[in-house]
Amino acid sequence: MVLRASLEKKEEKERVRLGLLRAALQLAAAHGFASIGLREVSREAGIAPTSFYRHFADMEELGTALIRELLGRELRGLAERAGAAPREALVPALVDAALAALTRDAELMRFAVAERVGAHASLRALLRAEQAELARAISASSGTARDDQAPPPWAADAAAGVLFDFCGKALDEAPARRAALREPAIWAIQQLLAASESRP
Amino acid sequence: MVLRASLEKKEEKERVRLGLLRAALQLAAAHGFASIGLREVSREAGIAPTSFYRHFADMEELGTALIRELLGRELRGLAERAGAAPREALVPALVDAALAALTRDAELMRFAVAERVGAHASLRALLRAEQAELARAISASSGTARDDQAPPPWAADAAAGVLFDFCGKALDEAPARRAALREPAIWAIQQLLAASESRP
DNA sequence: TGTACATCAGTGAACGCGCGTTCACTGATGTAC
DNA sequence: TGTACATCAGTGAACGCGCGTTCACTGATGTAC
Repeated sequence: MVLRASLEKKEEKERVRLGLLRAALQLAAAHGFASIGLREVSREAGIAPTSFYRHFADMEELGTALIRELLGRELRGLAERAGAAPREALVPALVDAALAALTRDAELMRFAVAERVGAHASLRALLRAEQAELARAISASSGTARDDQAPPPWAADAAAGVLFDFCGKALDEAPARRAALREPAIWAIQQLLAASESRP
Repeated sequence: MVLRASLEKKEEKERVRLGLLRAALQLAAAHGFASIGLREVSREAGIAPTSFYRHFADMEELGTALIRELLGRELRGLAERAGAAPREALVPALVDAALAALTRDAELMRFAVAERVGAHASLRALLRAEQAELARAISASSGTARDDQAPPPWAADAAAGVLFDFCGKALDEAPARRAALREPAIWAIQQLLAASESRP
């Protein structure tokens, strides 16, 4: 009984905390993360501004939580779904997984794309690290048989950069028009991951 | 005499206007464009907050002026210097021109890189248009002899995206450490612009 | 089992501050006659 | 040439508002004995 109650209390706190994260994402999608404040976020989440401090010291700490918790999970899911595809369909699977993520959680993806080059240096660094991890996963799934044809180690990171760029563009198009961006993104990423036969 | 005086008056107004633009760039580099206000910019530029309205209706209008005037000139310069290089040295020339721009005017480049995916939809659209124009210039300078080997039309846009990505990363490195990013950027852009021999 | 104490998420009042915007004004410069 | 009027960049005072932060408090839950 004691344990049960303790769990419920922790769960309730977690619920409120998640509400703050989601409220921040929603507002950031509309006005940009740098311009929103803890009062605005607390209001949106339905708690008093002073309660914000029970969960985060400031907005920057909330931002790092967004990356480490919500976005990290999302990107790991991307890499997983792409890696599960047959090797020759890796890139289309990756791009389609990104498209699905854009549809499922546009606010989160907007945040990721924007803050990768946003105002807070600490968030930029964290997001670059997430990009590097995604690149590592792509690289591991796309190895070629012959080492002398393998692209250089930075190819996967460039490919991940193109993927983020694609997400940024797609977010500004109506869902129906995003299909037009799919083919160019697949082509560019494949071009970067392809064995470098043209440069012996 | 009359004409002379009139010119001086216009020049003085232009000088103050440019002061506002530079002040905004400086503050945006530090805290992000979305989070700075007209009072802050006016203070930095040395005028009363109310005088701001003599030049811009609001910060968004100032932002569009930054893109159309300062950034447009910078990107046209990039394309020009890259186009002046021998065709086989186009990409290194382009990347080196971007590196030079980062050094000469880091604040402007930071603004461009950030607002391409920033909070204001109107600024995003303008910057995408600038990117497209840069891509057009790159494409024109990198045409191949045989049409059947030419990369698809979107290749140059992907290349321009990689170039912006490179700028974003380089801005977070000390100038001495930027050289390490040069080679990967050149490789990736060349890979995208190369004739697609590997996919007949 | 009951009792006394500790923990801690959430609260409302209050603070000083910077914000965007308005207004009527100044004073230098340009224009008409 | 001088005179009367128009233009317009820059100004300081004032406004109402939302901000981040502090503080002492409440009340539910957990812990010790």
